[in-house]
Amino acid sequence: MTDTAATTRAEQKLITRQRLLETTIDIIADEGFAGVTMAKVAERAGLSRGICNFHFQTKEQLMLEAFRGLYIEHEQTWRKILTDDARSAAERLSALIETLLTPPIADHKKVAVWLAFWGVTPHRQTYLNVCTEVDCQYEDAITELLHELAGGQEKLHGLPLRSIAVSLTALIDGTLLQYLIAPGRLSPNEAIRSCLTYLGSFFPQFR
Amino acid sequence: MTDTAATTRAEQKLITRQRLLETTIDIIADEGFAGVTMAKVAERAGLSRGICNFHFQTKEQLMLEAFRGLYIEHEQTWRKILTDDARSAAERLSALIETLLTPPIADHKKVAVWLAFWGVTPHRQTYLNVCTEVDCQYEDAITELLHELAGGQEKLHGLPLRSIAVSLTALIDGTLLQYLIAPGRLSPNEAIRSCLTYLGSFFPQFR
DNA sequence: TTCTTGACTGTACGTTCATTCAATGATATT
DNA sequence: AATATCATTGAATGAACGTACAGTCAAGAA
Repeated sequence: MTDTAATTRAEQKLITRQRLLETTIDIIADEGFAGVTMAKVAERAGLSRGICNFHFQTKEQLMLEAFRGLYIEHEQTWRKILTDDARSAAERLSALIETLLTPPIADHKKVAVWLAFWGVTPHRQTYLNVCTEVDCQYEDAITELLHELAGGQEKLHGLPLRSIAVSLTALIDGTLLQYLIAPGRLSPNEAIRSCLTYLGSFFPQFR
Repeated sequence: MTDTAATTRAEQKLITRQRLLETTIDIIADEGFAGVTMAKVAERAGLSRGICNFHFQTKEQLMLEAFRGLYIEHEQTWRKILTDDARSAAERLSALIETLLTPPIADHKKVAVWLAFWGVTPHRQTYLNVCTEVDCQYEDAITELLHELAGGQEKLHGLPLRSIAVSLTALIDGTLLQYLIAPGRLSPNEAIRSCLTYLGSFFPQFR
């Protein structure tokens, strides 16, 4: 089962491992968190039953790694946008909002996977740790942009810039949640406009 | 086991049924969605193993009824606030936001239960139906208030009032989500102020 | 008081699932 | 070419769970 001419065993192992993680996400997307079975992951990956326990000691480990992978992928997305030197701070924020609220990021299946994990997060400290780790950096990055926009002000409308950043995150994540549990009642364009209006109440640049 | 002097069998049955539903919610709050077991619900309710299948044909039924109960309880909360004739439209909206974003509504366990159900919703049409049923009325009620505030305008900042209502819901629900997955990084007071600022960008009454 | 109904009990069954482990065969090393 | 290493296999194991059902006992009717 050689993919191409040259794949060493170590490489092949990593490939298999990665494949199992992706398959796990696929199953969550299709059938939800409870649909994940070690055997099902292996079968859908085209491998044998025991393979999951070989690469990941426990199911818990497999799920956790899959969750972490999701965050890492997401981190690459926002980091790319927020550090784009060709754009102004305001442009970067707008681009971020637009990207996060339209496909392929705001895809039904993808958001369903996030939601499935979030639903479990309050009861597993390990999951919460993953969230905290990445989200803090995310908020740092946004807060820094807000600083550039605020022109020296530490607070706006009595709110610290960091709180505005968290609230913006809440609005974006909440919108994705609405996409799922209230499908079709808010279009991406409207959602984006709404977010920008929110920012506009703090920063005139967005009016 | 007579609660008071007079409980007929029919009443007792309803009490037991209700007790099972509440116990189900308690277990979700403590251990998450996956922690729910028919036997565990019965035991924690102080009843025997088979009782859940007696009152609810399947586990699915039990969970669905528990979810519906959650929405009904929630509906009573917002309806009480939104139809308070003693207050103006703006005051009602403020009161709603304040109520939803502070304890006892914005309680860690309660929100965790909502999130647990939402996490499953995209994969179960029956759950989604429950959401849609109540949420539409919720949005209707808020949209109507916004109409009163808008003074005849159908759109503000290019957004239909209904979309503003959905976005406000997104902001509130997203904030609750942040309470869980980013604990302590946004205080209730800041969250409320943030929501009011958002409304202020559409309606000067809130500035 | 006697009979009947039905809420509730608790055992038993069949299924599903995570995990283990001895066997296998491909790859790397000598 | 022979051997050692190691990723992978797939059957086996045991635990956990939902559901079914025959039995129990007290409440209400006659």
